[in-house]
Amino acid sequence: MNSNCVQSQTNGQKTKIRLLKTAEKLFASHGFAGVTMRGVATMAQTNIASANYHFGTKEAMVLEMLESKIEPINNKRKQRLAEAKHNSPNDPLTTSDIFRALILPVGEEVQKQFSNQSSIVNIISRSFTEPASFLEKIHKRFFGELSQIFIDELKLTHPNASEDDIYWNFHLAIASMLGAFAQHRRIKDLTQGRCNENAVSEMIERLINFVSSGFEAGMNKRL
Amino acid sequence: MNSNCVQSQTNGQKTKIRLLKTAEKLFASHGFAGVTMRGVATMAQTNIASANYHFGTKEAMVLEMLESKIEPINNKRKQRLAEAKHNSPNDPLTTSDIFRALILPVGEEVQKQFSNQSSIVNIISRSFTEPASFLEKIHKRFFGELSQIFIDELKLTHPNASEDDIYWNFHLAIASMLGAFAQHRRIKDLTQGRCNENAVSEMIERLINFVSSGFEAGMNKRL
DNA sequence: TCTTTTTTCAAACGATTGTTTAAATACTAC
DNA sequence: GTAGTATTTAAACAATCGTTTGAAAAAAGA
Repeated sequence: MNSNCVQSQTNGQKTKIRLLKTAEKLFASHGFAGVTMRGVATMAQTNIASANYHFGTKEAMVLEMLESKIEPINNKRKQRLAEAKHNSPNDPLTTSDIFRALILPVGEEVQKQFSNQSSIVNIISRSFTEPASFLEKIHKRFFGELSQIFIDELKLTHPNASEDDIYWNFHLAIASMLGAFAQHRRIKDLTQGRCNENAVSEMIERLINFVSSGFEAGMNKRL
Repeated sequence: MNSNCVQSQTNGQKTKIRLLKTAEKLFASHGFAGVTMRGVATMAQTNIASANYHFGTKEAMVLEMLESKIEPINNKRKQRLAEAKHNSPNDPLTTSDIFRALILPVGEEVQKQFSNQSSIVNIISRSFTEPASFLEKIHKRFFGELSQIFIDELKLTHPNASEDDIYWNFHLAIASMLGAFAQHRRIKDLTQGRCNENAVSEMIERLINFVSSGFEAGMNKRL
């Protein structure tokens, strides 16, 4: 075992990282069910028992992989929101500012790793199409706190809106974002990568505009 | 074999229907992977080989089940669109009219079978979260023609809009609809049916308003 | 009633799954 | 170098999967 602070960078760590990266690829392209311990171990050029040694179970492995991918994005989201508030300390943010802070960090990540099979978009959209039992763990772990921060900000921007309006339309905006990601993955799958990275940033910009407008149209409207 | 026209209503037909209804429940709550031939046969109180006798393969069984659920809704969608055109033969339809024709038939189906485990919302949302290979078959079979009809109608309503704007924002609207359905299923799963049927119709109305506004905001807008 | 077709059934096949075991190897600290 | 820990490995286990087989049972047609 390592003495106190420094990780003893043995070969085990490298193997663990290879396993996580492989799990990432497989999860992105085939979902939780498509991640098999044998498949991960083989693609990572190690043994199946080694994978179980490092993570204990398949679920623990996938959750650790998800955390490593989602946590940095959530940090960027909070950071971007804080920056926007800092830039206009007196006025409340626009609806578009808020959803831009929520959506753009994903877009940036997509740009980075475009045409990468383990695109974060694939991972996020896969995450929200898993069985409820698995999904509940993901949601509580990665999106509970974040949602509250953004809802609070939307309340400041729409002080006269009812709680119902805020919650319902935030819910619809999230659903649109996830739906757009999922559909984007679908189209990428079906076109076999014949769509380029410009299409991604265009999608992101259009998405921000779409959900911001949809959200505002849902405020204080008698249906 | 039956002589010519009348189906010989033997016990086999009843078994086939029981199998389809069971496949429906299982697919709605656990997706394609969650539908097992053994599970379907057992829940339908018959034998696994019987299921293979009636459908040949698992995929054929699920596709036949999907067709029986989706086709009536698509017919309602076309019918509602035609009615709207008939009611205002001179003016083009509003964006909201068009998306109402697309979304409301789903809502009506949800009302019918609320708190039913095999809710059509679950089925549709599951259908769009399956592996690409299976999904492509579904899409071509059930949504190719329908999409074109609605896109053509949106072009009439927005004669000055570019093809790009129409296609992108229709794509986002579809993604939002599917995302909202998928999230609705998720919430129903997580709350174990503690949300009522009023919430469904409210969601549908808010959704129509949300995507119509989002779509219109995306027309002729320089981003 | 007898023949023919349709339908059901128990049983097995071959493949794959997540997980465990126990021995072998690589690494670290003394 | 040696002791002790960390890691990797091949092999097996128990469970489940979709599909197939061949014979029994049910239904239909004559």
